[in-house]
Amino acid sequence: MSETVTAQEGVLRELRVMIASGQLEPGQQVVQDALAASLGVSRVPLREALKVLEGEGQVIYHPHRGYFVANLSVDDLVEVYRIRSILEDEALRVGVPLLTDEDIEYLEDILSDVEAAATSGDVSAVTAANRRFHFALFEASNMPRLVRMIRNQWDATDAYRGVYFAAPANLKAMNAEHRNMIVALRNRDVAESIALQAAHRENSVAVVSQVISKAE
Amino acid sequence: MSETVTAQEGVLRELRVMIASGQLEPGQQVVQDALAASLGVSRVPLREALKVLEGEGQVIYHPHRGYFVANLSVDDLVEVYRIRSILEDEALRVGVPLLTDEDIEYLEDILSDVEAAATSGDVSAVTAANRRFHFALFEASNMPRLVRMIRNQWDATDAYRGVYFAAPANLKAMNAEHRNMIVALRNRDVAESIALQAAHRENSVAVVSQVISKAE
DNA sequence: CACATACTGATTGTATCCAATCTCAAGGAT
DNA sequence: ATCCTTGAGATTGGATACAATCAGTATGTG
Repeated sequence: MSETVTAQEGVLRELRVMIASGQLEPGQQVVQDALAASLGVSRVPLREALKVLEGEGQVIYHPHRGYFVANLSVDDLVEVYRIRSILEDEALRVGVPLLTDEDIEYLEDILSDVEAAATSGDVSAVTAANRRFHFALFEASNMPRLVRMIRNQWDATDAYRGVYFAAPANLKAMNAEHRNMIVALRNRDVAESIALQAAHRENSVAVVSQVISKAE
Repeated sequence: MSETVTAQEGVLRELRVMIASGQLEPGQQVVQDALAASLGVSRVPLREALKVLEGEGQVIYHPHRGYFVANLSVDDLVEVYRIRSILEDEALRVGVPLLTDEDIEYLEDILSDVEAAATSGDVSAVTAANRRFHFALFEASNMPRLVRMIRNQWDATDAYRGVYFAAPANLKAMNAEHRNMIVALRNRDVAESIALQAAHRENSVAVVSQVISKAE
């Protein structure tokens, strides 16, 4: 059961999915009346959800003209990933030394989920579990604001990342990286875990930048 | 002339001032009906402005209970400043080598404003000019998203920083720091400028943490 | 033909109204 | 006395209605 306390909360989730899945295409105007109707709500909660997405950089707002799905340039992409780097580095620098053995076990459990999803070829399950893995790790930093900022950076490129996990070769590489990461975490090796996280990020940026430059 | 295109834009500015000035106290509930009336608008644009502030961490939202002005704990404060550090370091690391001579002249002009305001004892003018100085410097990075994130961190502690510039000794110290910063920038000395910025931050965190721990 | 102007439909911005939910106090049961 | 229930008042959540603004087209003018 999805525990939606307010309509706008549910709208927000649906909008995120629509953007990440490309159902709302980058650059496209968000016509509030139509979208609200299709979501079965009025424009009021929709507009509040859009304000949240604006703050995250997922949509751009022009007064009296409306909201438009963000359309990242290559320069934007470079900036997003550079910011992601420094935020993630910090999360690991702080968090890795704080990891308990139970934390690492938990991370391994999630990793099993990732691999199971990969084996069964369920791309969206892989995406979700992969995300759970990394954010569980980031959360070890006990820095909720930092984690939220990292999440925003991930979200910012969601619309362009859809294809990554589709290729079996990528999946295999990712699994290997994750296993190496677990080893580094067991050793509480901050430098190594940062390096591995960076490598992981590089794969992502490569895919996304291809998608973006093709579109430009 | 304040060029306000939409009501919510003006409301947002006013709310920021009210929070930074303590007119809306940390922890206090934001009663929408009363506040909207006092601002001369309906609740709709007010609520959208509050959503923006929520995204910045300036207010906390509880569904069906409303918005409350953020009340930072010492832990929160530590996190905010740690995040500020890594973001500002990055902005300088990227920006300082890109500074043109004209940029530096411009920064010196702003510095004159700061000092003039300090001499005349206009605290709010000092605050504003000081902010202009630092953000003009950050913007040299050409990383608008990064600059926005830094701005959010500054805003997060505005409600607690009010007293800092009141003490003449602090003003003097700040001016000296700024002048040292200009020297470092002329030399395009990244490490030194980062160190000076860190020192500047330390002064701020000291004041704010005093205010917060007194309140706790 | 180029350019400015006025109009029209579409879309956003805001006010108002009512429903849903929460808080808190009073009363009753154990 | 403690805990649970119930209700009233206050406050938020959302739908609707209307005003303000914009984009694009048609019309007029040089």
